[in-house]
Amino acid sequence: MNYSIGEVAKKLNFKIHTLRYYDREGLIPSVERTANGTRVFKESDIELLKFIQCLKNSGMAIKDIKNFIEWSSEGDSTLQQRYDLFQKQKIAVEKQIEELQEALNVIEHKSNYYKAALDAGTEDAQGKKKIGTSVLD
Amino acid sequence: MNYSIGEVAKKLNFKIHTLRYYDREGLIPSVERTANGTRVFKESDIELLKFIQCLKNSGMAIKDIKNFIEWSSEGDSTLQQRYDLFQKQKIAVEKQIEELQEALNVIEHKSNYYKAALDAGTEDAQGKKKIGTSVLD
DNA sequence: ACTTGCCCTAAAGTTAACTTCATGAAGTAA
DNA sequence: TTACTTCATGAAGTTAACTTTAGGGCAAGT
Repeated sequence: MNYSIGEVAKKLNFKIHTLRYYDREGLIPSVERTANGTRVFKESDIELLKFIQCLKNSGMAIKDIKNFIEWSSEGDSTLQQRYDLFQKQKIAVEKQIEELQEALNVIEHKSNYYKAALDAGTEDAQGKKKIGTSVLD
Repeated sequence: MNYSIGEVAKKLNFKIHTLRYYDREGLIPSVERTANGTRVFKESDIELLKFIQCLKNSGMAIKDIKNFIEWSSEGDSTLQQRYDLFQKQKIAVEKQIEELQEALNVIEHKSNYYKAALDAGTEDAQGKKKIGTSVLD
């Protein structure tokens, strides 16, 4: 089954512009063209785009994704690079998750604090000791 | 205890420029100045900066942090805004963590795949069915 | 006096990842 | 045929969050 750029955009919730941008940047070299230049996306291109979406969610930069795509087309000689890339990204993501967990604790605390303040009608009931320190309670 | 901008930068691992930028953007209005304009950071400013660092880690935008700081100085009339901000951020962070977890699974799979390929000396031993599909294995 | 090392500002520059703009061609529906 | 939709390109514009540049002040050490 083949798809037009518009169909892919709708299906994967990308903007058409973004898909063309990714194409320009070399992220989807497998996408083919009709005689008059219209892009034709195959099922495997959809899968690739889902994977790209996942890597983007992990915070991987476009240029790293591009490198990976290039390495993939170069065969076994780039296995080490590809391994290193994903090892590095794995560690980066683990660190990110840790930081987000910490931040989440603080944010939940603040959220609860303001919920209680709202119920009380004022912040002054929340164990606030001095005027002007509320930012950090 | 008071600190100069350089001391704060070293202590919290910010660049001096970034601290001045945050000041310009209204994130640390409580920082005072000496007669000739040099910034003087108090202990409470350090704590505020740590909190800002945490919010930044959570992906909160500078302008949202600035809003929060402003609201904090306006008293009980902005309790709802502050509550909404942290509720919204809480949900955003939870979503981020979820996406990162998903991405982490995929990335770990890739990392293991390439580890095995490296050990085998070639990608072709990894159950790869057809040439050219390696990107998605 | 002079050099070093801290501090200051305003403004311009950078980077990533889009996004918009100006323009035009091909295909379809009435 | 005219109108509409979808496709295309290259190039310029946008946004956030810094970062760098260019200028200069003050205080301590030699």
